[in-house]
Amino acid sequence: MPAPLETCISDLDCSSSNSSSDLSSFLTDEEDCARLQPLASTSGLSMPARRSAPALSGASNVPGAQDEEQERRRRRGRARVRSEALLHSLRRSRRVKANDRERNRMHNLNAALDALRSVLPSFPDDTKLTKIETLRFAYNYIWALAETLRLADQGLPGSSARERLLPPQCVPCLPGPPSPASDTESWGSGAAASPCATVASPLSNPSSPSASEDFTYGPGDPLFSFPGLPKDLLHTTPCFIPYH
DNA sequence: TAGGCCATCTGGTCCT
DNA sequence: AGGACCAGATGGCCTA
Repeated sequence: MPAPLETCISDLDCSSSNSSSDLSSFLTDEEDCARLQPLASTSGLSMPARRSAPALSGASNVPGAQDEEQERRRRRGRARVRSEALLHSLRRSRRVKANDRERNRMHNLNAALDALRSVLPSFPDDTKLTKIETLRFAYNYIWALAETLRLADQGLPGSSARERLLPPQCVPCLPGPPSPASDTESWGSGAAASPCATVASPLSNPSSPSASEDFTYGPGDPLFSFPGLPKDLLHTTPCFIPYH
């Protein structure tokens, strides 16, 4: 497995006598500076004006020595520009891949939500439930089904109402009545989380839920038109989870 | 036009 | 190290 690009680049940088991020110190020609300018601006590196070639003095006065030094600096500068560009493109490609995975992950999540919607009772106006509505409705629906089973078990001694109402694979592991008091932040104010006479409507109007509107539910409410639910349950069903 | 919902991008953190 | 997960930011679309 090849060494990570960052390592290669840092090794490359070590060959330079200048460890600062002032890239222009490596550059002596207009072309390199022009190429680097946009790169430096996106990578947060400082990119001051191009440094002019050093003045002739001392040992550099030896014929040809100054030219060699200039050439060395020019090569270092170009190598650094290439390495920075490479690093930039590597980060970019990783980001693009991560974005792709994230998009895919969210698509899967949405597909799961669609699957959940498909098994929930639909409303007459066919309003598509929002994400949060779907989750809350599912929570309530499961609770209502569990309550149905409980009542049915009570009313049908000697037989399993569960088996009559649901195929075995549909019998859920139910958490009990909806009282997510430990999570009032995400579920609402918690005011209706305990057994109560007045409950907040979760889905009386799925397209425009009211955050604070309380109501006393009744059999006529579309929320309670769960297929298969006995009518008498409508009069005994306790709190539904409120919107917050 | 404001507000709600959503998709997408992004950087950080956690996990394998 | 790389992927999964998460939350914040942003912009587009729709509706009241």
